[in-house]
Amino acid sequence: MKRYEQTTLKQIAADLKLSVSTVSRVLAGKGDRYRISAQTADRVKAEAKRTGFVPNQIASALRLKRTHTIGLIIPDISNPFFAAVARQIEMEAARRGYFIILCDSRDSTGAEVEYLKLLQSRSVDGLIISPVGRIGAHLRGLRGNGVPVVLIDRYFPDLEAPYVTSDNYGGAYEAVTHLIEYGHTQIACVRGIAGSSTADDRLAGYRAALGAAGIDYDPQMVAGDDFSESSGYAAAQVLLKSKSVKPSAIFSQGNLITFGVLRVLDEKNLAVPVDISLVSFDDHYYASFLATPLTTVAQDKESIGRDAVKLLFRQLDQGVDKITEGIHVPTFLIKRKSVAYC
Amino acid sequence: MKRYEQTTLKQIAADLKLSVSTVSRVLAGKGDRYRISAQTADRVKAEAKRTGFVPNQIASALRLKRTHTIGLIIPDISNPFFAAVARQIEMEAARRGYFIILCDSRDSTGAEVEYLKLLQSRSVDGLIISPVGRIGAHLRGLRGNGVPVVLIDRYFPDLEAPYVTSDNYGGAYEAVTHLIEYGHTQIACVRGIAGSSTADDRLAGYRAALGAAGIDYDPQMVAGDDFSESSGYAAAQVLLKSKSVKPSAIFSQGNLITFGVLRVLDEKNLAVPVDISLVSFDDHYYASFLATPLTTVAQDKESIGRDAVKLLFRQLDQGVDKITEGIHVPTFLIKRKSVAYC
DNA sequence: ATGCAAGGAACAAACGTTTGAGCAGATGAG
DNA sequence: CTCATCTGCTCAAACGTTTGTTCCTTGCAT
Repeated sequence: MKRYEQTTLKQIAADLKLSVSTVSRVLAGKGDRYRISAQTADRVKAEAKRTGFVPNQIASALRLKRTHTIGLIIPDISNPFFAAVARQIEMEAARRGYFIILCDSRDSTGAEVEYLKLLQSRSVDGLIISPVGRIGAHLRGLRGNGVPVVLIDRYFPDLEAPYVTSDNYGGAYEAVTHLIEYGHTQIACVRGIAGSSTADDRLAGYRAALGAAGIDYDPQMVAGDDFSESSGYAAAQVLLKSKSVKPSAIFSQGNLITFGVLRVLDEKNLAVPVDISLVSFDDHYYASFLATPLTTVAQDKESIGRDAVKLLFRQLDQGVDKITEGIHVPTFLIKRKSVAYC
Repeated sequence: MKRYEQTTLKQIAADLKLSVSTVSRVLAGKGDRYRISAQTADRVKAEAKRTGFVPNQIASALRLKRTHTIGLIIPDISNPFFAAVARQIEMEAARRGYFIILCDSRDSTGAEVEYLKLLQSRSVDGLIISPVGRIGAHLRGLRGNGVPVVLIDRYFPDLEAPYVTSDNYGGAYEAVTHLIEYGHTQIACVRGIAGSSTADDRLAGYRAALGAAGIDYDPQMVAGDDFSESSGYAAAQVLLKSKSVKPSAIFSQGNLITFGVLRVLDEKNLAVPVDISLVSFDDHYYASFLATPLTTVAQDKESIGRDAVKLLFRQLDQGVDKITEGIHVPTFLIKRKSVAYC
C-alpha cells in the first residue's frame, strides 16, 4: 500500500516537540519503563489517534530483523486438501500476529527452490513447506542456518526436520483391513508418487494389512505414478486390463486419483460397489453425493495446519535445533457405500 | 528467515575495499551508468557469488517504498472457487516478481477491515479483495490514498473501483433459459447473500430469463440467505414444503448451496432430474461424478485471476485513478444430466 | 604549462523504527 | 550547601539499501 501521506513517528514528534524515541516508546507501550510522564504519553497517544498513525512494519522489520511473516510453500492451493490446511495455517498465524506469504510450487522442485531463495530475501521468520521432490537436500541448509522449517504432508526420513502429516500408514491399514473384512483378497492399490513419504507410507500400510490377513502381496496389483487424476486414470486402466490380476476392490491413495479411477470404471461400465469396491484416501464434502457415496480415509486437515504452526512457533521460541518432532495425525475411516461383500 | 550470517553490501564493500554504493550499483546492473570499471564490476560480482549474497528486500522496500507484495483478502480459501482464483493470482504475481500475502476473512467484515489495516502497515503495493459486506465504504479511502485495489467476484455499484467478476447476469440468464427450454415454468431460485453483486446479478438474470419467456416472477419462488450449504438446505426446505408453489426445477446460485439443496432432495426422496430438475452455479471436478451429473454454470476462474492481476498492475503503472474498469468474464453452461423435460 | 573533460569511485543522506546511553533539572538526604 | 538520586526526556547509532552529489585522477587539447 503506498503509504502516501502516512504519519510517521518523526512527524508526531515534530508536531508535539518531542523526540522520536519518546514517541516510539509511548506507542510501543514502554512509556513507564522509560519514565515518560503520563501527560506526555497521553498527548502522544492522542496525536497518534488523530493522525491515524500506523507503524511501518517494514522499518520495524529492518531494525528488529523480524518480519512477522511466514512463507508457505505448497504444491497446489487448488487441491482441497492443501486449501484446507492452508486456511488453518493462515488462521493460526493471524492469531499470533503473523502473515502468510503463499507460494504455489505447482509440483515443481525448481519453483520450490526458487521460492526458497526469494523468501530468504524477504527475511521470512519461518517456513512451512509441503515439499515436492523426493529429497530434501535443499532444505537442510535452511535449518543449518537457523531458519525454522516445518514440513507438512510429506517428510524426508533422512532430513531431521519437524513435520506434520497424517498417519498414512495407519489410515491405509485401516482402509485395506476394512476391504478384507468384506471378503476381498484381490485388492489393487493406485499409488501416488513413488519416493514421497505419503505414497510410501500408504503403500506400507496396504502391505501390512494384506500381510496381517495372510494375503500375499502382488506387485502387479499396484500401479500409479503420482497423485494426479491422469495418473489414476492410467493406472486403473492397466489394473483392469491385466489378465493376470482381477481386483475385486481398489484402494486409491488420493482424491484426484480416485476421479481418474472413477472415470475408467465409468467407461468400462463397472458399477461401484456391485462390480468392484472402492476406498479412497482424502475425504471431501461431495464424497457423500457421488453416484456411489464413497468410503474414504479422512485426514484431519485442521489439526495438521494447527500443529504445523505450533511446531514452527516452538522453534521460534526455543531455537531451531531443539525441535525435531514429527507428528502423525490420526485419520478416520468414513464408511459409506462403495464397499460391498466380495 | 533469520538471515544469520547473511552477506550484505557493506561486507562485500569492506572485503573489496570499495564503497557500498559502488557495490550496490554493480549488483543492481547500473555499473555502466555510473562508470564503474569492468574490472571492479567483475570483482564485485565474483565476490557476491562467492558469498552467496542475497539482497535484503526489507531494506530495499524501506528505501524504495515498494514491497513487491500484494495483499489478497478472500472470504474462504477452502472454497474451490476462491482457491482456483487465488492460485492464478499467485502465479501471475510471481511471474512479475510479486508475492502474495494471503488473508482469509472468514466472511467477516470485521476481519476484513482488520486485515486492511495490517496490510497497510506492511506497505503492500496493492490489494485484491473479494469483499464480504454489502458496502465498500472502508475501501473508498484506500483508493483515495492512491492504493491500487481490485475487487474480485463481488463489486459495489457505488464504489468506483476496478473489479473482475463473472458475467453473473448472463450466466444465470442462460441457465434459467435452459430450464425454460425444457418446459419448466415453475422455477425456484436459491439465492446467495442479498446485497452482494453476485447474488443480485444472478437473481436479475433469473428474472430477466423468466420475463423474456413471459413467465411471471413469483417472490415465493426465491429463498436463501447466503452462499453456505446450511442456507441452501434451509431454503430448499422452505421451497419444497410450501403449498402455494410447486417448483419443477431449481436454480441454485452456488456450489455449497447446491449441496444443501441436494441434501433436502435426498431426504425427501426426490430424484434429479426425474422429480425435479437442477442447475447450479459453479462447476466442479466432481460435478460429473455426482449421483446425477450436474448441469452447471462454469466460471472462468483462471481469467478472473489473471485479469485481476492485470488491472492491479495497470494501476501500479498508470496511477490508481486512471483505471476504473469493471470486467465481466463470460461463463459457460455445462449441460449434464440434471435437467429433464417437464 | 594550463585548463578541461572524462573516468572511476566515494560520501552522505534518506527510508522509519528501536534502543542503549546520556543529559539536564528537580528533589531529597546529610 | 553539596552530593547523590530520581525524573523526564533527548541523542545517536543501527538495520541494509539506494542515489544525487562530490571528489580525485588521468589524459588530452590548447
